[in-house]
Amino acid sequence: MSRYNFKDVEQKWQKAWDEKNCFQASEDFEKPKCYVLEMFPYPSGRIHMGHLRNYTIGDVIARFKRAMGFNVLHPMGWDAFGLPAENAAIAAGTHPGDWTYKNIDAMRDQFKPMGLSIDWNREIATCSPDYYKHEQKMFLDFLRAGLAYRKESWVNWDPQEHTVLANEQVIDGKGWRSGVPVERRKLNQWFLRITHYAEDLLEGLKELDRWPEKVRIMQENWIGRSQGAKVLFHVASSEGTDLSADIKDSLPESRLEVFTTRPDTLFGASFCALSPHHPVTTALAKHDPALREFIADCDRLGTSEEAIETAEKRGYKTYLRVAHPFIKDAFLPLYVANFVLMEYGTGAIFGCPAHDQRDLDFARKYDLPVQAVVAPKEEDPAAFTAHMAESKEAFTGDGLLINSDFLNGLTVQEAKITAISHLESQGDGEGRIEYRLRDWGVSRQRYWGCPIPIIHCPDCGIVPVPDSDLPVTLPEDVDFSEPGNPIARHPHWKYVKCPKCGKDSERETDTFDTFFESSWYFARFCSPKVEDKAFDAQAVDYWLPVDHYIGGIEHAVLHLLYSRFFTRALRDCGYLKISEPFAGLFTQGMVCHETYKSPDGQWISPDEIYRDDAGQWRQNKDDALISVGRSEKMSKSKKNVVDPTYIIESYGADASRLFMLSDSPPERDMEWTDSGIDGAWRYINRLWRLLSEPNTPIAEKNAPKPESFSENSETALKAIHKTIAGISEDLEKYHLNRAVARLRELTNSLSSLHGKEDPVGDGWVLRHGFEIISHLIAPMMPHLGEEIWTYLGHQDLVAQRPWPQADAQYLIEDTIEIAVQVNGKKKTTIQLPLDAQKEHAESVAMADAAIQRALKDKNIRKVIVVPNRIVNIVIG
RNA sequence: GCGGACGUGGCGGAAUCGGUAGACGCAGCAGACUUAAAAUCUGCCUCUCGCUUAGAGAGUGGGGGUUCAAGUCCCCCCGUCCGCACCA
Repeated sequence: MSRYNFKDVEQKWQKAWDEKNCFQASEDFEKPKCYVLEMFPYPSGRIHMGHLRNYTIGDVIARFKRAMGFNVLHPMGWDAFGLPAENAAIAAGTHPGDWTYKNIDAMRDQFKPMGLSIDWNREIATCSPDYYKHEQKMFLDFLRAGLAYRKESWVNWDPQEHTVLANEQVIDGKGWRSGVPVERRKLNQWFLRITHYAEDLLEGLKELDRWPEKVRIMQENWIGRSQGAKVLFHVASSEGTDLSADIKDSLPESRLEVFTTRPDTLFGASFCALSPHHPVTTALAKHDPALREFIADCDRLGTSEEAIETAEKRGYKTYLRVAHPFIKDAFLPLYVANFVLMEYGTGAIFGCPAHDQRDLDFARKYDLPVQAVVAPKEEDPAAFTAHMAESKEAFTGDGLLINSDFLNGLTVQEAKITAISHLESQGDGEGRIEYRLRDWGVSRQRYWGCPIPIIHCPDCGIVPVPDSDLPVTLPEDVDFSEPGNPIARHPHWKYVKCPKCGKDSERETDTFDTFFESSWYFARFCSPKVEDKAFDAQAVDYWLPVDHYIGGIEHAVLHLLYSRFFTRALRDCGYLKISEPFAGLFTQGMVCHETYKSPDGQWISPDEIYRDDAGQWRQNKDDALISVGRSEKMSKSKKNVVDPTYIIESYGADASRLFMLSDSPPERDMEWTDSGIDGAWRYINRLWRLLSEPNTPIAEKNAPKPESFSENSETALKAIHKTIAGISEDLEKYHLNRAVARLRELTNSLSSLHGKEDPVGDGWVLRHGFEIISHLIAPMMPHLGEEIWTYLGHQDLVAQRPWPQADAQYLIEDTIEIAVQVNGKKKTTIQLPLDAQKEHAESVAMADAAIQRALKDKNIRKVIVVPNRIVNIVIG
């Protein structure tokens, strides 16, 4: 008996799996398949605890499904384009490519000791031209299909990273990576028409029943569908004079287009308002210095949360007015207002103060009429109208229409429909659905990304690079000594002849947003080696969709939405047949750790401190007391990180994996503790000791099964089979912490067998138990599983063996213990045969001493017996 | 403001077709082994009262309700966390 030597053991089995190609996905497309994928890592250079957790969870699922008989695809790749590589190039003078590939090698070396069941033959790196040439082709197909377009537009400019950000990458008005407030800039940008699929993306969410509700709701909110109407208002000047030419030009048919979700409230409208960036505003501002000043004021206001919260609703009254569509000769004043966004709807609104809080605030400030048009059912219309005329709170509830001519008496819902049909018959508008979702801007002014395969010709304009000239590869010789995009100033890379007319032209120097690569990599894994096309049709049809996609919640709207869009776009371009890339999604929690601060308020790392005899935390260098802060996500800035590689080297992969799976449910945040990893290591040793102890009476390999067992060994035998059934269910449901608890219970149960009363039975049950355990722990602790199996005299690999089946005869107990309650309070428990008659249960309960005591001198009103569950005696 | 999740011992968490609350582990305490320590093993470990035996009572954020029976279902409140946010 010796301490479990994880170093030798883990290396040995990793080599064995490798030599037998245990994890290579089979090309047999007849077998039932299971595609297990963790979100692929960015090659930062070092793995972190989040990776350890992510890949451990995924590996449990992959190994379990493989044992269940599925043909499992479990690949690994690298999300290899991105800014850190360029920043490293700027800081250290290395080439981004060298930096990236070096990091990939380093991280692969750190992943391998984890013992993951990955098919490394399918490894891909997205920065390789073999990969990105296919996405250049995809982009050109999107362009042909009208799913990609170029337009000049206001963009989110990150002044620190010198590049544009997508809306999804702006958090609280700041860049998602830099944290610097974004600026507005007008640039020519490539967009992907994700809005074309807004409805489909929303609809599709309903089918994703193996996605967390939370993620579905987040995507639903992000797409932000609102049903309403487009209303066209005739515009006139207040004095009745003709409109100037430039205003007319900015208005189609001299009419102002407004989007509303409340066409039912049109009779309560008291003003219209334009965005400061509306074309009409721009036209008016040309001749109006005061308006120009107002617009500049609006632009100065930040887009941050606090700024919006505290910002006053301000308006600038123009000399224009609009005609009410339903009331003859009635006009509404036209304002420019700071709260109207050009990005949403039509950039213009009508205001109905009585039924919208923001409109009411605005009306009170500028002294505009407040006319109630919806009243709660029980209210008197006249009284309610009078009340609303003075109210400071808008009424947004349901009710019946009042003061609204032909809409009077209708419900809000009916009034919406009626108002829209009136608008349509008058030609003044129509029903319309708006989405919050914007098209995806994919141009980035950076080097380390996939070049956009476009040539700008002075005569022909935008010319796609011919398919035969793909890939457009990045130039190797680039200079990072100046800020900005080095390919834009490369001496010759961008100068080419126009493929159409042969004239001197320039290449597009922008590269794709790196979310482009991660939007289709899961499909590339199905056939990573095909060169002439992105994927083999038969392979993607077989493997996709991904059955288990595992990663952090932070991609709920970014990567996961883009991938869903991309899959639809690829479907429509004939690349594949499915619409949804990920049938099952699992979002894991973060790995957290306590935080520590030294007396001078600096963050300090866990390995700079120790615990003194009194249990106080002190700093190593000067024994100063330190303050312990709350547990937070591991991050370099807070110095509360623990290096997984160090942990694997000290405790082994199995112990590290076990700790990742113990205690906390995988979807919840977990806390890293030293005692936790110690506990996992102790369990492994305990199990190994139990197995290898000389006085553990394990039966010989082919010992026959005894005819009968002692009560103890019978109990243990039942425990074994209940554990098989329990863990199988737990793994299906991602209840990994419970599966670990069950393993420990079974271990405890086996450790009570000493072979003293029933040497033959105990010995047989122990062997059986360890053989089963070797299989049950294999998804979580694969090396230990193999080692136990081999120790028991077997030659083959657990990794290639089927999952054990629970024997039904051991799942049933013939005696059960149930509780006896008096008035719903448990008084005692009794033993009963399974499925005992009610009368029998009642008489056993009544005979119990504790029940007798509780019932003394009391009236029994009734007795409730639920077979195999409970006896409840009601006294009065 | 809108949307969502969560709240159980000192801690992580079990238990949700309503039916024995606290599985499993961590920390802690006591003991065994040891010259000693580590490791290991055994026992205790929700709270209160109690002759510390027997037992009794309370208890799953707070309050109310449904029920023979509520951590679990319903209503109201409190708290924590997350997402979105001038979206017309």
